[in-house]
Amino acid sequence: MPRRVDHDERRRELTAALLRIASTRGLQAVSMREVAAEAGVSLRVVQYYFTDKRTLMASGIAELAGRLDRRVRERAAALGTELEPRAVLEVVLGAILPTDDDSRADQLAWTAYYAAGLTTPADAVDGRYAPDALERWLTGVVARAVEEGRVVADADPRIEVVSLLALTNGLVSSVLGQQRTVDDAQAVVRYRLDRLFRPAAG
Amino acid sequence: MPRRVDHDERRRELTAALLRIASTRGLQAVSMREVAAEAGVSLRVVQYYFTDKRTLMASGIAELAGRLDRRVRERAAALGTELEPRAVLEVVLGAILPTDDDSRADQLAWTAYYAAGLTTPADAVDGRYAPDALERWLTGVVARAVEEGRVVADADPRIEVVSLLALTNGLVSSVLGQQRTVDDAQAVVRYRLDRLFRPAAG
DNA sequence: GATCCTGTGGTACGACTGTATCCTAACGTC
DNA sequence: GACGTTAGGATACAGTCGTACCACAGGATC
Repeated sequence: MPRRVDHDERRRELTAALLRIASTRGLQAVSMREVAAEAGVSLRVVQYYFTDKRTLMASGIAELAGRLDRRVRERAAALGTELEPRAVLEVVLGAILPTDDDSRADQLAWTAYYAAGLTTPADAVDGRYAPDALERWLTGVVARAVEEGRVVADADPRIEVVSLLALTNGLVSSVLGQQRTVDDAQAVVRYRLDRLFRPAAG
Repeated sequence: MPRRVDHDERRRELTAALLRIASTRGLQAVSMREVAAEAGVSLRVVQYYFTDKRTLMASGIAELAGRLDRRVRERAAALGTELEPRAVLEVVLGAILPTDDDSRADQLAWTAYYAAGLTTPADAVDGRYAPDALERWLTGVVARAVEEGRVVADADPRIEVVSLLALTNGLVSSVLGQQRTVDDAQAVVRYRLDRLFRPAAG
């Protein structure tokens, strides 16, 4: 059996199996044996490529952070270099919402990790989905819109962005909990953007 | 030993112990033995008052739902019968934010239960913190404010309330994750209310 | 061709889990 | 005072967990 093996590739497969379990049966159902079974390999293989369970779990959150970040970045890049500030916000916030099965699964796993990290700061969220970087970028976008008079003049760019991100976060929760559809959530985001982006008033 | 015992009282103590564990070490750390140890009783006692683990866990989420609901209701009642719509919103939304250690602990436990329920709908959130009832009530408050001209005329009461609740929910997450202080979160809520409640424009 | 390293199967160990069972001390009821 | 019920102590059992260890087959290297 022992061909020469691409370790990174193998780890990716195992991590994907882990995330599949986490998003369907929860982080609690993730054991080394379950990951092995989901990936169709023996327990020993999981042990071999991730010595610890801690290492395995860490790989899961890292992959997840990468995926979510990639989703936002790709959509942002897809809309060209210079688009209206409003379109930027709509696309970026829309990229956070769980619009298809894949992003829904990732958001479920993400939520599980986040909740676990709240009470077990050990394996807490590291990459953290770079909310600060995102927040700063969008704040710049809104600030520019204010200068150009496309937004109510007395709007505070930072707080507007913070509240938009928190709103989106809250909507993600309710969509995952099936108290709301994605379409409803998107409508709420658009409503907020409509009220923010108009030269006249607040 | 066997005095006649108040079962409800005993169950409350055990449930409190469960929630203490859940809010500090996570739902994963909740076992029958741990609850017994936290409450200072033997395993048998936990078995006696909650036959199942399912029953025990269900008691936790029920107590939690009651506490959160009570918090909102108490604060709402404390501000008299007829206060400004804006004050109602500020108080109610403020009651959701984790402002002291107790409410923070409860929100942590709540988040843990919520996340668990997303992937294990079996013991899902039942009472659900009655978000629909809250949503309807606040929508009525905002609708009244619109009629009285205290709010921008073209505001949609329902979507305004939905977005305020989702925003608050998102802020709770970020406060629990210590990416933001409670004061910051309250400031964001006040900012949003400031912009909603002014006769002039949106 | 001998040797070393890499990848994997199999299995075992101790800790912990939920649950079940047996036993008994103190009470209410008669 | 006898007796059934209540409240709980103690222990056992089967299962699962992370981890450790042994064995070994197949390439790479010399």
